[in-house]
Amino acid sequence: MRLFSERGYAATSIATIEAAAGLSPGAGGLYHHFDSKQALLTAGVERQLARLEALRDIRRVLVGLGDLKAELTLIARYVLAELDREAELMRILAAQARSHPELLSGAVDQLVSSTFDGFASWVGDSSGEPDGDRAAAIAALGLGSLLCNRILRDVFGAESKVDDETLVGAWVPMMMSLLGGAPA
Amino acid sequence: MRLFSERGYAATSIATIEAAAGLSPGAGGLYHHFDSKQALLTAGVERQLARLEALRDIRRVLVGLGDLKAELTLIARYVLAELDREAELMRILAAQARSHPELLSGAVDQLVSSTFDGFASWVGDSSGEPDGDRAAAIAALGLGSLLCNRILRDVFGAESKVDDETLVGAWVPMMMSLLGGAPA
Amino acid sequence: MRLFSERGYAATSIATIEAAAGLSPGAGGLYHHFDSKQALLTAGVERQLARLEALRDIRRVLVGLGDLKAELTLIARYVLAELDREAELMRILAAQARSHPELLSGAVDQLVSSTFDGFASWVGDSSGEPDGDRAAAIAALGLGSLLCNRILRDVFGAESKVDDETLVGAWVPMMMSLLGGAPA
Amino acid sequence: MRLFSERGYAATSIATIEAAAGLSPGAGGLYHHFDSKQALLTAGVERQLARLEALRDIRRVLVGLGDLKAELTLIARYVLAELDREAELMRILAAQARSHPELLSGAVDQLVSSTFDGFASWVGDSSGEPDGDRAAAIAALGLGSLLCNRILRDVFGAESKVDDETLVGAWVPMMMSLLGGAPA
DNA sequence: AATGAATGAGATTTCATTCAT
DNA sequence: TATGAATGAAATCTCATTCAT
Repeated sequence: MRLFSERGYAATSIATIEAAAGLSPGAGGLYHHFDSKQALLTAGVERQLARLEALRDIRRVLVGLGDLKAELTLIARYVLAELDREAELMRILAAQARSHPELLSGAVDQLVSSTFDGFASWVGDSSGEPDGDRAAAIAALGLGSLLCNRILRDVFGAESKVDDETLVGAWVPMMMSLLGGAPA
Repeated sequence: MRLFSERGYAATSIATIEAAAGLSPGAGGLYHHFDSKQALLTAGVERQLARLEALRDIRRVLVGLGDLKAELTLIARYVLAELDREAELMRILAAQARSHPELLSGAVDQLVSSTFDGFASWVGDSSGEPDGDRAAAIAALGLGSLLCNRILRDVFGAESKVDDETLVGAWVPMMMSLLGGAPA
Repeated sequence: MRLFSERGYAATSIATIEAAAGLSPGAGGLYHHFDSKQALLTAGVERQLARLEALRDIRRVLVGLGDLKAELTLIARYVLAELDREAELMRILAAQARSHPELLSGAVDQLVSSTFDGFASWVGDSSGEPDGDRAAAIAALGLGSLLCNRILRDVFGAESKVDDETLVGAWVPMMMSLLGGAPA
Repeated sequence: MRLFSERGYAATSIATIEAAAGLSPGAGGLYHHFDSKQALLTAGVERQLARLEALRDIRRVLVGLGDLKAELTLIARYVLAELDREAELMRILAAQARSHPELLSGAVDQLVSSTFDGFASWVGDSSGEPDGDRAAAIAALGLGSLLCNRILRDVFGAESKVDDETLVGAWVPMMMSLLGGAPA
């Protein structure tokens, strides 16, 4: 997964992977463990996803601190930390999702959609907001603003000019206004 | 650029490109126009970037409508529209920026950094905010939340569940609160 | 011819030749002057050979100085000078004679055989030697020892450790003994 | 090495070599054994050179038969025989030494220089000659006259008109006179 | 389970040559 | 006469995959 995320799927040869795994390169030893290069990618993505239950069950972290500000701060830090753990997977999906949709669209869905949905439902509960679309929009903006920071850094290689504390420090009140400033 | 953005750089063969350009595939006719496959990518990215002055000069759009709400709505729509025009470039950069940094890090910088910087300086002016770091954080969150929507859709292939109008409708008050004055 | 002699026939592209001739490379302008790459080589070799009458007519230089020692010194210097003028041709023949015999064996013959034959007949006349085979052997040794010096330098790139004067200084008495020491 | 010496390096394709080696042509099987076409040439030349200790140790053959005439006859036959064994290498060096000096100048040096130097030192010992330059010139003429015979035949494809026995028969007295004592 | 060796397919690139302009 | 553009053929080299050992 590291190699795929660094060089891209097509540009990573089986021989390179074998060498990195301590097998003799080009000898095909990898095929005793995986059926094909695609199967290796699939298995890698699935292993990564399995570890990811955490982020999907974002709601569990969010259970009643009572204090909304504290709760939001916790959420922000937690989301950023989770994204850091999944940087490799993110890079792989960013590079290959469109060229190998049959292998990866499930992973994208599991990773992205369910996280956004979970967050949206929390938004719905935490605000008075009864409008599902608006809750989804708030979730998209809130999670998206954090996610974008990591994507720019880990996928595009553009080092962020804002440090995490400042980012979180601006994000929390932003979310509070999104949640609290219920429209008329 | 279309082929690169759809299949990835490594997975797009010169023969395919030649065929798409009306040359006979595999005959190397492309080499009368570009020195190498890399040179083709570089030239393509540069052409795309040249067209991009627009987004970089984001500040020009932002010159005093007077009404902050109207201004923000305009900004949001404009940013989304620009990102749609640059979807191909974005996909290419997302997939290749880390594996070909020598070719692309300049492009990422020009595209991302300057846009964020321009927006941050507008944020500094529009809000009373004298703290440059905070202005940068607000810009990162604000632009990032819109950008993420497009990245998820165009790079990861995850269709958004929020339509643009709803997104903009939530973004504008969010930015108003970020810009300091709690919304009316 | 310079390019062929430096890089070899196969490794010299028409485009390179065109560029060196002031035509635009790859445009095929050369084909207004020569029918094919082979025809160019043939024409070049023939032009070089035309200039070569001189060496072939080696006997003309050898007409009666009377003094054998002076005559031999003259011969040696003349042969070395001629070989220097034909270094390019020699390199081309050395590299291509075996792979393009149909084009070049005529040239080799004209250059080598006739020179050796001419010298052999002079040897026959100058010495009392009536044995044609022995005269040919003496010619082969005499000319060969000079020729080898130039071949090693110009074809193999092995700089000679013996300067021309010393070489000639040893060659002249050697030839005198070959010519004079008629066997019993 | 046979193919290179017959057709030239550039004109011998990897596919041809593979076919000649019993591999399927064009499949790149050769690259499991050599890193590149150049590496193959280098390895071939080196293997040939390893066998060549013999000719380099020319002095060993020259150890005191006592009878100079017998000794010289032996030398001549030995040199011609060695050159015949190295005809392939000679052709390759003749064709490629100037276009691939980085690969081959070492080989030329090892082959030519050391042989000539070895012979020169024997000449110095055998004649009374104390002048190193003159000994070198005598060696150059003596070895060169034999070498040239083989180069003309094997490199230029010009069949010699003198048979080996006649050649040696003329060479031996020539060397005896060069070595100083006018022949008996 | 691992490897040396092989291979069909295909990648990028070069090139002699042609041709309309 | 010169050139921009094109192309069939072929070159070097890579690679996913297979297989006997």
